[in-house]
Amino acid sequence: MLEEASAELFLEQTYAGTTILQITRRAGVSRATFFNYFAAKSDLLWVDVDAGLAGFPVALEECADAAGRTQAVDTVERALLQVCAAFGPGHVPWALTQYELMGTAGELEASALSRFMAQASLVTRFTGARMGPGSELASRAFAMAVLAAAAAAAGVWARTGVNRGALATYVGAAIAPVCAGYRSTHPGVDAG
Amino acid sequence: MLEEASAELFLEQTYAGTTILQITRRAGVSRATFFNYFAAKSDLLWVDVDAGLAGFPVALEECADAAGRTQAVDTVERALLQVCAAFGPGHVPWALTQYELMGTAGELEASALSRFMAQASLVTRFTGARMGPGSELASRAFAMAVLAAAAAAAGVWARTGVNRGALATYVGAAIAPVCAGYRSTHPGVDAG
DNA sequence: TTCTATTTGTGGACTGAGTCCAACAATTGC
DNA sequence: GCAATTGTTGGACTCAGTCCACAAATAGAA
Repeated sequence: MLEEASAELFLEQTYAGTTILQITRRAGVSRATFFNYFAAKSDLLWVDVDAGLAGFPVALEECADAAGRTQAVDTVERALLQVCAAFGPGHVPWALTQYELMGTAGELEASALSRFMAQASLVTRFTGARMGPGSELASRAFAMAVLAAAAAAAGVWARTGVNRGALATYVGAAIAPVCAGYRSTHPGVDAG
Repeated sequence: MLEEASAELFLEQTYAGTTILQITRRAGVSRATFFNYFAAKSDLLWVDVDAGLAGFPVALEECADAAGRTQAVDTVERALLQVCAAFGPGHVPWALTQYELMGTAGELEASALSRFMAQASLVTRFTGARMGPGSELASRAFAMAVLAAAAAAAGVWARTGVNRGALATYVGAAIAPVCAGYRSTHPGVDAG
């Protein structure tokens, strides 16, 4: 209910130009109610992304089971693409469009980084558990690098016009070199 | 002058627990004056980092000139390590310590991402100019991936105890696989 | 020295996000 | 019918960041 109101207002006035009060007024509720449904104004930008990201841990486990003796790097790569498959050319998340639209908007960047780091911790734990001890640096670096590449791809994808195609295509191309690099540098780790 | 006051207060109360008013009071100036010297409270966390980062464009050009016919990827790698050389085990920037200390602090994350993206744009332009047209995705993905790996390394470095050694060691290990991956996947681009 | 002009500091008012809380429906369960 | 839970509301509050008009202070020229 609040999502629809905010979507309208973001189109009319952009994210930064819209206040929580305006959103709640249009939705016919009070300002206080807003925070019963969203912890922050910026959460509105991420509903789609968060929904997709919610499937990432699951996809990670699935891919780990499915893949026989492939490396953890491959598992992450596959799980990432699986999550991206949910995003076709149609619905670009608000977060991406608004980011291109107004670059530096404080809250947007804060919310983006917090989500990024959450996923990074997930991947770090996953690969860290599958590489020996003393691999914190490699795990964390790989996690953040591969997710950054994916984020870069999402940005390019969003910037591209209507015929942008599927997100997974972009992400696949972007993360492949990163995965290749870590595969050859830290070889022979099973995912099972 | 404000830096010293803030450094004291951050130690006593952490970043999030310190208000601009407290900082300016201890420094003996008014709150309004604060914004004559810093655009945001979070800038205080980044003085060291920003100083180091200021040398990055320069290092990039230097490395591009020095290296004969190496790839743009190698140039970026070398320039990055050159910038990191400024950070020994002694002074860890506030941004890193406070990030470990209180994870998600809004302003901190926003300021971190804005800096990250600024450097990413820099690297994207650099490599993009040296790879043909139609390489936006690769350039951007490499830029963000290599910087994310470097950031991950900085985080691990900061988390490590007093005998952490030089930052460049960590960053070198973290970004090498990323560079290797992009070197082999997008070969043969000169840096000159 | 005296008169400007530019900088630098200051107070204060303002917006807007986010927090907290106490009061008040509305719903469910008995 | 009466609780207990849950959702909603208004309002007060803190703090970051913006804006502006005004008051030193300072520099440079006469």
